[in-house]
Amino acid sequence: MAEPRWLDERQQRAWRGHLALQARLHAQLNRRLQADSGLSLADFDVLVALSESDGPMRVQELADHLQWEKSRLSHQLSRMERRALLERQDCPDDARGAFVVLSAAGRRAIEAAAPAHVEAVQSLVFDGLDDAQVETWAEIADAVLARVDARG
Amino acid sequence: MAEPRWLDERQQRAWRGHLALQARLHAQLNRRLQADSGLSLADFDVLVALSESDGPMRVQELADHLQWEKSRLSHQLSRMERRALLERQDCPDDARGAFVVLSAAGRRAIEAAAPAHVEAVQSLVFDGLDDAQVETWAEIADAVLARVDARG
DNA sequence: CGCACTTCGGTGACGCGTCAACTATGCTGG
DNA sequence: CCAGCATAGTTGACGCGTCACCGAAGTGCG
Repeated sequence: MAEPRWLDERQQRAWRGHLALQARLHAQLNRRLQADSGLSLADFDVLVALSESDGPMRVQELADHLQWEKSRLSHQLSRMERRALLERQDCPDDARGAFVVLSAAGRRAIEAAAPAHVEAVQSLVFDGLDDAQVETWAEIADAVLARVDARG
Repeated sequence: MAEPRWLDERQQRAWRGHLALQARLHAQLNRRLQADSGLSLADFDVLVALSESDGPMRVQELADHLQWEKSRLSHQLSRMERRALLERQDCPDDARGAFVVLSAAGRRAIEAAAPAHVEAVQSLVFDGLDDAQVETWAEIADAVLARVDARG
């Protein structure tokens, strides 16, 4: 490759915008969630997945659902177990495996946190966009994700 | 707030798409950049800012330009200084202050890394999008950023 | 001058995320 | 049976990012 394909002006606006959006929105939502309910966004994702499945989940199953690497999930589960948001249980069928279950505190935490978090997403993100933009945004995400996953 | 404003289906597609995109694209670009040139995306951002300014920059100036918190930047600079990508220098005018300068190795690193990184962004992101989508993406980012910054 | 206040930048602790390596268990073919 | 390999999950090290806090130096007002 002699000369790289530099980004044109429009692409730069989109790309820098995406980077800034990603960084600041994540930080802001995390800060709010933390302040409102003592949960991080990572905690939230795990708790949502567990509460949707209702009942014990295998670690691998959870990792597949969240599309997380297993070591990432393992670290996260350890931190959450330490705070009693969930429990790990032995798996009778496969002695290598482990089940993860929501604790009562974990269920309370996610139910308490969800409404304010959803409201934060609405007010920070969607209240500023019209339907067509939201639709296009979803298409953009699908298109880029297809390329990222194809070259993953 | 009695009943939270849950996300409708379109919003969920966009939001989950954004979250997935953000996570996987960041991971993938970081992995490639690391493999190709031994730099992280954070290193890259700092090096780009420094090489654009050409000449020493005050830490606060760099933080403002990158829109990073000063402690984040300070940690990053320490890691990069350890690897000799840059140097910190005393500031004669203000004894509290510090200048940051690119080292020769830092300049070589950014010049070597940039073409492949730009090509990765093009091929993973923009090759899958048409002009209208890119334009809308930039508008979305601006609109959401305005709200995030207003409530930051 | 002297005392409060701010600003500059750094530090330590801790959570998040990846990588490489490891343990323990299950599985499969000879 | 058992040797070899695959799978489930964990661990430790390290970089990234935030928070709370600190010390040093500038600033402004009595």
